[in-house]
Amino acid sequence: MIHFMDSQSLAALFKTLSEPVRLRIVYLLLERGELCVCDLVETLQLSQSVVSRHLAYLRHNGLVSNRREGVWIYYRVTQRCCEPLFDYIRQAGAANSEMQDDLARLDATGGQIGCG
Amino acid sequence: MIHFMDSQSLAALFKTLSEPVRLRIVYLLLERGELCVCDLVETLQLSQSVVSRHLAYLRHNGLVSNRREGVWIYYRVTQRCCEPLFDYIRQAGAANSEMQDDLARLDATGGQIGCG
DNA sequence: TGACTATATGCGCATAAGCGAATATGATCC
DNA sequence: GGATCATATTCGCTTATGCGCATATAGTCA
Repeated sequence: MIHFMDSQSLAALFKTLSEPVRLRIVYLLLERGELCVCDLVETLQLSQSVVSRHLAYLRHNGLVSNRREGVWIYYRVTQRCCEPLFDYIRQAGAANSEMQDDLARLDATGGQIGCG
Repeated sequence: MIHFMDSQSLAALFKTLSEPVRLRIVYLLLERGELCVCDLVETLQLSQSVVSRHLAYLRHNGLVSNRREGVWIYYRVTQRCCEPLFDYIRQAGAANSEMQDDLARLDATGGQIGCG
């Protein structure tokens, strides 16, 4: 558990999770571990610009980190960041048809090298 | 655990918790059970209009409910709403000096009938 | 180096959110 | 009923947020 010195910081964490696209991204990363941007663009069926900006938001707020591998940049959820919240999102996601659809779409098309 | 049919609903829950004043209100209600609006106004040292508006926001999103008792309206956290999140807020609040200050201010002045 | 792919970011716009001040509602008490 | 107290809501304003589009950056491969 991160220690939040003021309510502002804790609120910022919730705000980071308060956007549907960011939530879907976090859920996919929680369930599948590590994904590159183009996997997310294809799975979420959103523009590259939207996905990239939300990833930047998550990154700036410490929820995800990334590593480059050649042309691709892989994102993952930052560990020891806010596990109880992540457990909650996992449970909510399991009962969430939209997030399950995302998972299915990812599994159907994901993992193939070369996204475009 | 509430079942969220889409990521929008889950995001709305986080958005409700993404505002510092609303978080402070929720924390106080979690720790002290039931408070009237004027207790909150005094404790948070904010205008009545701001507090009332945030309470309405929390109420419309199902996180709190209220009951009238004479002139006063008492708010409490809605049970069986999102307990794991509430546990998380309680833990975060215990390490949060601002929220602890709120608790102390409430305990120092609260409970007295007649707020103005 | 140049073409190509993957990703990030700047800009302008539309909408949402939060605030202060004022006003409305609703209960109590005389 | 009229005055008063507690609370809710409306209005106008300012700022924040998210998006599409275009462009920038960075790695790869020929």
